[in-house]
Amino acid sequence: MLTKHPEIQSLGGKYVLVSCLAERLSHYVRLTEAESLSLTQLEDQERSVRRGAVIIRENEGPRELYIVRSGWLHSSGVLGNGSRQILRFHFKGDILGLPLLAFADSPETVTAVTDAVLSPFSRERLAQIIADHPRLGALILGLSVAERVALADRLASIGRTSARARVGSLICEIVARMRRLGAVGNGGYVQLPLTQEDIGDATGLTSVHVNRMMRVLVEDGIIERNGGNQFRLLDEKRLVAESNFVDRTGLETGWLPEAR
Amino acid sequence: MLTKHPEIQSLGGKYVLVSCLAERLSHYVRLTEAESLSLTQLEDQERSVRRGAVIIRENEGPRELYIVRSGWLHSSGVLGNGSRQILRFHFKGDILGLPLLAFADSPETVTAVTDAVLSPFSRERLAQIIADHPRLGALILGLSVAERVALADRLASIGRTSARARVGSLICEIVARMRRLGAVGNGGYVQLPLTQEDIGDATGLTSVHVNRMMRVLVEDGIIERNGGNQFRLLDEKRLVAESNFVDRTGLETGWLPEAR
DNA sequence: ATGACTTCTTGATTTGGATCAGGGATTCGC
DNA sequence: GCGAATCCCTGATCCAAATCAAGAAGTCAT
Repeated sequence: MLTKHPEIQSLGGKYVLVSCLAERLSHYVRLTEAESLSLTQLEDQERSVRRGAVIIRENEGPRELYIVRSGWLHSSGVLGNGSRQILRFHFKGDILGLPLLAFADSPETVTAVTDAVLSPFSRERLAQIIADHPRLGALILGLSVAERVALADRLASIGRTSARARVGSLICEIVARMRRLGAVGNGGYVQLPLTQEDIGDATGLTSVHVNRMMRVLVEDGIIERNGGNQFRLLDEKRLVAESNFVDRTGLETGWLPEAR
Repeated sequence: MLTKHPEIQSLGGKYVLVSCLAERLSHYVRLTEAESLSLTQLEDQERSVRRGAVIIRENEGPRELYIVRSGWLHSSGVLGNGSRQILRFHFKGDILGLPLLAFADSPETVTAVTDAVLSPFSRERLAQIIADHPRLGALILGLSVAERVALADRLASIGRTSARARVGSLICEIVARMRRLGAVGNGGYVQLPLTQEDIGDATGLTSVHVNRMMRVLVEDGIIERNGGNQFRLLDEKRLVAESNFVDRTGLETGWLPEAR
């Protein structure tokens, strides 16, 4: 099965299946072979979804989590008044459906922003990995905590900063995460497949006001837009400063238990 | 050492140290003796702190996490403009300092709202517990995910609802958590040692506006205030509905690995 | 008990962002 | 290649919550 998988790489003379999660984690720690293998098996399935598809639906009890192999997605919640809050964007190597580890019914809807490829897996397989490799369990705990902190950062941004700073910090966050994925093109252009309504739903603003904020950021020479849905962050220092953005794409691993 | 600890209980004929975290987790799963013992040892130290004390300071690299034994605390972040966002209130059985598992420097400040008693422990001891008892690791992952979801709920509340609903949902959350702790007195009175400025910093409002919202909630017969810092939720159904509050104090445990 | 802080409360005014409205540009499905 | 959606953009108006101001009540330290 391994050799038939579409994403095969030659590594150290052996053929291994590439796991997006393993790849991400290996930026932070050196995984053992056994750990790598377990993570790779977690991603032995693959499912393509179309732009706009709903992967996990609020208040339903899905049976699977997913690892993102490619594409953009977001988690959101819909309130009684019909408005939507986008909670988090998800990129390659992110885990979708973590709330399933705490609640039977999903508190969030996960939607594909672009066409995307996902690897579904069951909670039970994750439980097996945690049991077999406690260090991976601790790492996943770290990822979960990092997401908690990212939500806290956005909470502070929405609760206590201006519309301009909210849009600014979202832009900074996207650039920082794209950079870590190596997805910032030559010339610094970054793909941005979001509508202004998406950005508004993520920052607690209306699309009308997002439009105005984008315009002033362009006028002030902080960002540049490029017809197609791409943009370039011209004055990152200034935007980071005025938006109170803190890059937290790293992951502390000094405390982890020994690999088994 | 066990027998000298201030909080000793007779249980099944044996003397055991009471662990607040173990007590909390045992609401969700039946812990094995070995698991209980490990958690109890995690809380073998005790530190009293005064109202207003700062336990963990933003941007510093503390060495310890804490379990709350008693008292109210909160995590907050201070932005460049000097304003403060309270991210989360912490009660008995909560773990303080989880962000340390992902970042060397704390992204948050933890402050005691009331006098409090904490049990400090090191990341390494937590790592040991995860290695020895993967199921406890998975449970702590569940707690971390639950906190992530709670922050997402507040994010949606602040991003997409009115001032009245933001205050309302905070009240609902506090009542739900106090109830789970058995801290709702006879007659339904709940302690609320927060200033209106605290409530504002948690909901993204000014203290002036919090005051007005509290007044209309009282006028509408939804809550009742009682001179001292106590209140009673008279019409919970209505407040839950109008504030889009969802009680997520449960914890899904069906997926956990076997206890070892 | 006394003075110094906090905290609460309420009124008056201002303002940042929402809402309403409409035209233009793209993209998509057939 | 054409019609129909989306999505983007901008002006005019409105409103919810911020800000400013100031007095009352409560709490704390000595």
